Amino acid sequence: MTDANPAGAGGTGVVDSPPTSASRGRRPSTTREQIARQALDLFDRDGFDATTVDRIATAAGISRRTFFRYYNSKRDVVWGEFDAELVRLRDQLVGAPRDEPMMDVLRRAVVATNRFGAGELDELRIRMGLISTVPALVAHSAVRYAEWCEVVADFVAGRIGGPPGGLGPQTVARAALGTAMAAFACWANHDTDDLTGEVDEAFRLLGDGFDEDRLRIWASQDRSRIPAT
Amino acid sequence: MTDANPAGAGGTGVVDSPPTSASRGRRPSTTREQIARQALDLFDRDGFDATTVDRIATAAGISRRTFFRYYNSKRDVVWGEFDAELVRLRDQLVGAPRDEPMMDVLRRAVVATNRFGAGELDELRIRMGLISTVPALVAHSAVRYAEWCEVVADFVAGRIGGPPGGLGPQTVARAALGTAMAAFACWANHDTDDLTGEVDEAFRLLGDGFDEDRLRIWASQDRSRIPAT
DNA sequence: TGACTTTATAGCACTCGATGCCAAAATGGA
DNA sequence: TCCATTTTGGCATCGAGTGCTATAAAGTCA
Repeated sequence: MTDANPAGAGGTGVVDSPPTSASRGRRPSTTREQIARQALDLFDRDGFDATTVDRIATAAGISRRTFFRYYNSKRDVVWGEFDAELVRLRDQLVGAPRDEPMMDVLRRAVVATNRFGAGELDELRIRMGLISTVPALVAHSAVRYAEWCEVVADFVAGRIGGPPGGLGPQTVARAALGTAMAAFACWANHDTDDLTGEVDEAFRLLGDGFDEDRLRIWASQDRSRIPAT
Repeated sequence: MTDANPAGAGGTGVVDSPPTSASRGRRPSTTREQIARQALDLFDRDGFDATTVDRIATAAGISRRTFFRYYNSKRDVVWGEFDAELVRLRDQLVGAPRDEPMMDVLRRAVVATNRFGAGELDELRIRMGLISTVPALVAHSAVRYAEWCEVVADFVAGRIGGPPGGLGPQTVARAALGTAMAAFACWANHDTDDLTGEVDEAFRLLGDGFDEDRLRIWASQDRSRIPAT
């Protein structure tokens, strides 16, 4: 086996930490948010692959090299502040009452960490749309979501015993991830306008072991399309 | 949105079809299998990232350019003849009796498509180990497995009605994928030696909606480690 | 045997993402 | 003003991947 994260093509792994004006030296000339805005605009207009890092940097008024100090890769731009969401998920899971059924806790936690204000939804839809359709981003999502899985696996292991790497925790975690991804993808691609409801129902289906009757009922309710604004 | 697969950096999408001596012109100087053998050897020895395509090509006695006629990317080498397995999965699903419960069909189909001979297991373990640990391959797996998901979603849609892109089919498909991946990863990383059993149990857990008691029982049976040969 | 067709190959140039290295710019403090 | 600190930009370099083209090897047909 080996590998798993070698120096590879010369990488040290630890890159310069993203600029965060410590009121001492030169002040950062921009922010992650500003770069992301420009980048998402270009992605939305020209497509992810057709947008080069050079173009993003130019649009953001920085150099190509500086771009890579704010984001480790072009793909990371689309993910925004995903890491913060992980912390919230973990908090939700560890804060749940011990006597609440495991899958209920999981469902509530995922739903809770995915409540967004009306103002954020448009941008989120662009992000999730990209993540679930552009091959390069679909690929990268597996890496980003790995941490999400770890959080869930830790929680499950805490409930049922045994190591987080065991079959039980891993299966629950990855199946839960798939469930969440499905809900997001369906929402982003306009199956419905209710993200929270979509996630909630998806997890209820999962918790029921994908009961065929329940699935049939849900499928027959053709509530697709976004209500006309 | 846009994009989803533009010409991108000049790509036409359809590349030269991999050489398949049609008893007419010059004969291919090697085979996919030969290249894969060399490559997996190097991956196993030096790590995936540290192994350049140049090195693989040299080891296989071909040019760098020729390598890319046999495999579309360095990552694809690890996946071998995965496409063929998709066909088998689809066959298993469509061939199942209509009155057999959906999740049972799914479980049996996945188990059936993942029976391997003793001779194949060692190489498979290397492949799956790489796929589930090397970041670049973890990433790529999401793309390769997307087709797997489609097959399952089609099957589910056929059972419960509605479009394959709906929440129901998508959720089942992605959760099933996560389940299968968990079983494979656990097996590849030596939790057990019984791949079939691992997959079977993972899908039973899924079909039960991850019943907590059942999970606990499974977790408490510490049958890990490969029995001494 | 010699054209002709077909198929596979090697080599080159090029794009793009990503990283290391270093000098220059900007800012606050002594 | 000099210095430490931090950000920035430019340059070089690597590696994956692709288009293009000339060439090599094989079969076919006259």
